[in-house]
Amino acid sequence: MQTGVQAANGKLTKADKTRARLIEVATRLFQEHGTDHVTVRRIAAAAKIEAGSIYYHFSSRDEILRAVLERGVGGAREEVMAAIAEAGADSSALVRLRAALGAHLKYTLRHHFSSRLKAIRRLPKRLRDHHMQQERDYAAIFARLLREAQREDLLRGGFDPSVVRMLTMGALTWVAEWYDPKGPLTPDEIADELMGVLTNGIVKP
Amino acid sequence: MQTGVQAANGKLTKADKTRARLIEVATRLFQEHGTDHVTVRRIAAAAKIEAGSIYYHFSSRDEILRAVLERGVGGAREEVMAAIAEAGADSSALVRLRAALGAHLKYTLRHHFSSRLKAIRRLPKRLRDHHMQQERDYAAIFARLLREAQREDLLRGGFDPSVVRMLTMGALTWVAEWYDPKGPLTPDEIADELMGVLTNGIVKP
DNA sequence: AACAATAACGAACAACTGTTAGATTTTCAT
DNA sequence: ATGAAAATCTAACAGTTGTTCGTTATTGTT
Repeated sequence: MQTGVQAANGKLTKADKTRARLIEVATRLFQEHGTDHVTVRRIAAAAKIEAGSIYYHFSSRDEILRAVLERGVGGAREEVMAAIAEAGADSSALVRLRAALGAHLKYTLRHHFSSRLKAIRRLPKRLRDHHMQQERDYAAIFARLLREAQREDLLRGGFDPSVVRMLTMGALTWVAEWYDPKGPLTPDEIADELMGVLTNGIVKP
Repeated sequence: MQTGVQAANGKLTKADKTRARLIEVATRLFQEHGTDHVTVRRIAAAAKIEAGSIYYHFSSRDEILRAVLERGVGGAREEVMAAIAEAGADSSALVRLRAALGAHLKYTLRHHFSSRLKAIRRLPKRLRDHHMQQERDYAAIFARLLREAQREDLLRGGFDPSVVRMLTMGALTWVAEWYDPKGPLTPDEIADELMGVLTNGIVKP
């Protein structure tokens, strides 16, 4: 196995490219068929190499899954943080929340990265701990935005912020289960709807 | 294999009891470890019979899964409908919606029946079609409540009801992923929070 | 008590799994 | 062009899976 860190000279080695391709197709296959129904042989076939060759790049099947999860959560986190930053530190916490929701949806829907991969309870224990921590960190972004909205005195009282946060994350996560890329809805429109519910509810005042 | 319809005389045959026991333990195991990580041998062991004996009651492993899904969605549907009926046909559609949310959460959390079992896209195609129809029927209950609320002129405009419905179902479904039965929250309290968000949002007027 | 129907056993199966290791090819600096 | 290093191939392995089937035990009716 090799480390995935590219050679010191700027060049991308052949192994770097193969490794990246493996992660790419594995992500798609995991999402499409569920982590358990994807064998190393299928990943290999999709990446146009033989099954045994995978073990030159990854020490085990679990390592592939770990790499996929790492890149997935990490990538989403980066884009969400970028969107928040772009909204501007001086903007309302609600504007930043809307930006975060949109970025999250755009990333997860674009990268086929969603609930399917997040059924973390069934991961091997070693992976699970690390991934759950990553997941908690990610959720903390949204928790922080809610707290800031509260501090800016934008929120009404009488609700449990942590429960609302988890309900929101659930709604968000589940989108990948019903979203149809060929349908009329854009990720941003879904984010608008969700933000609308959070802002006003759906009931007449 | 046998049909599961109990003998004409009121008696429950031994096979009826075994079959029921198999479905029961399979439901728990599927939920606990994920559908894919549960082998027929584990189900058999949990039901205190041998693996081969399962095929006297079910023609295949998929048939067990089908039975579990059938009873799960069917059971939830029954309890939700009952809760709506109990709320009274003359009550506000919002009151009935609140009752439906509570019943759904109580059932799914009590019966360990949740998203884990609902990763329907990865089901064998034959099962998937039937189960997706059942799922659509179930979602239609909530769609109907929203429509009735609209007819009763309780809802503000400016949102897409079908998107809001799916976001709500997502929040609902995902609860089973984070809910801790030993924690302080009751299913009813979660339903209250969700209903609160739907009603008023979380932002100051 | 005897007998047929019912229910469960238990050993075997073929297919598929992740993984290994030695042989083979490709890559690239010299 | 040559040789070493890097990358891939190929065949095999041990274990697990769903399933089958002939045998055995249990049940309920006469």
